[in-house]
Amino acid sequence: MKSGEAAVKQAEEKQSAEKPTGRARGIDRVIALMEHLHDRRAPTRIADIARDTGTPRSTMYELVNTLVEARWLELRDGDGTVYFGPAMHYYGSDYLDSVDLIRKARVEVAHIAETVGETAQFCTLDGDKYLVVLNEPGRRMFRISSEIGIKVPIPWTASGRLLVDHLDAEEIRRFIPSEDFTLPDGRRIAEDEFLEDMRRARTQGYVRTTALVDRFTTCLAAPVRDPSGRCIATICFVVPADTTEEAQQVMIDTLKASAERLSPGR
Amino acid sequence: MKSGEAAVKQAEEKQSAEKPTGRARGIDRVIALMEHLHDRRAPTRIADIARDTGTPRSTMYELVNTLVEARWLELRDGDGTVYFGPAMHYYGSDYLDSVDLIRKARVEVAHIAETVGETAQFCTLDGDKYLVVLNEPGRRMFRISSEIGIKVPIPWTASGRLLVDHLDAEEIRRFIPSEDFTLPDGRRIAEDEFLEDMRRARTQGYVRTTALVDRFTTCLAAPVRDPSGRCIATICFVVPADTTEEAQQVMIDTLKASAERLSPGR
DNA sequence: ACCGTTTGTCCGAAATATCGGACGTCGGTC
DNA sequence: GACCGACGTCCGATATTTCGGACAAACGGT
Repeated sequence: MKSGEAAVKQAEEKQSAEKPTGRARGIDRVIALMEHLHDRRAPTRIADIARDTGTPRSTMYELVNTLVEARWLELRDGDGTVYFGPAMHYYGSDYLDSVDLIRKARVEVAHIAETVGETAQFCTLDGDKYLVVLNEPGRRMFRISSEIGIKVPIPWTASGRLLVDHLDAEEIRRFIPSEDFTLPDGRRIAEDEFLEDMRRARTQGYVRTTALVDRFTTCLAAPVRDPSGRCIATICFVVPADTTEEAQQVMIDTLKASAERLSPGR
Repeated sequence: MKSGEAAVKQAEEKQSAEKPTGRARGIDRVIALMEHLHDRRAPTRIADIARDTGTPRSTMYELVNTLVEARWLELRDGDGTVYFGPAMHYYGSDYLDSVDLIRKARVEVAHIAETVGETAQFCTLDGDKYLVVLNEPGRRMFRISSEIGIKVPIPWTASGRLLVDHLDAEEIRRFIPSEDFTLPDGRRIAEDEFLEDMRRARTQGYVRTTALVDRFTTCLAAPVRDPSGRCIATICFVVPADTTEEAQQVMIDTLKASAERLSPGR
């Protein structure tokens, strides 16, 4: 019951929506299993995975055994929990190396995180959500948890203001779900305020947001644009809100230079 | 027919060894598919994957569609090739973050690659093979191809001489397959030469090899040891063989310091 | 224009993988 | 020491997924 309620409901919805019958293919069970682990972001007991994904216990044990053998999963700790295994890392690395822009972004992100010493990220859109693709922690050792692969509402982020800047007011309204303008603490971002942020960002060539999802954090982001000028990704810093203005200006210049280098055909 | 011969044979062996019957579970087909993509390290046409893994064409199409939908795979280019998709990266990142030593090693490898400007790696054993876990390309832009997740015979590497240094001569002979002492160019490494390398490495606290698998490359490696003194991983540089001795000494000191920081309980 | 090859989809049959439930163990609690 | 819940394994039945082959479309070389 520790993380149950919502997940169970979700699983049941999934089951009724996608599977009128109780029986499913192993591969679909495995996909649900991996997605569940990614959402939980923690080693999880097999029985819990089975319950939360709506998979029969005996089936889940069978599948987990197969996946552990393939190194897709690993048994952890000795208590009966499982989590992702090394094979996922290998396949993920292959993916990163196979995408030209990401491969270049890795170099930039690593470089600016090291030289500036702050957490740097490379972000894109995934559907109507914002997504961190690369994250390099910087020298500060706090906030270890990577948000890689976690989808976030566009208005919650600095980068989001750049990633949709090819849309007009009406398109924005249709593209971004209305509820995404509500921050985790319940505050709501006014749409015209968001549009104004976008306008300023376009002229300035960067975005700064402070205390948006987190009261003590400032985000600085610069756009990576394709030859047509459309923002296809962003590169950004995540820094404490009390960072001096001079330091932030240096970071902004750094970001702009990196973003320019990453923009294809320029 | 372009990459067929050996792969077909391999697939048939696999089929006869693991599957007396023609029919297999979807999940096993998927595992074979992913392994095949990892071995090829390139976007591959569906029909080729089917042939080389011994999977019926219709089955492979069905599975690929499912996996593309889950973002495990991606259709590439517009020609009918597929390769790993973003989900693999997310799951791989979760794995890296979940393993304490690897998470720390990422910081070290990124740091020394950036400051020294040469390719740095973090390596371990996987069974009786050597394995690159982390690879940070350094400033030189040559040799982009990452070897992450590729298994290599232990004697071909500098790190290998550290990773087995808890074994005596007899144990080495039993642990490392005899054919692994033959280099890719056909030369053979004498066993006592290998043992002498190990001995020297243990006293010096690092290994240097030159022109081992590649005539123009030098590898420098330092051991990460557990509290009992056993080498559980290595951190290393891959540099041009004509790098000056002074520069190499700096790198060796850098590696030793990093390896020390990574060694648990010290 | 012709023909051989490759691609992707569709279908029915049957081999079998999934499922539910039972069973033995283990550890903690009262 | 008896009870309870969770863990992991095993087994037989059947609903279903895999498989082979057929087919149309696209391609490309001659």
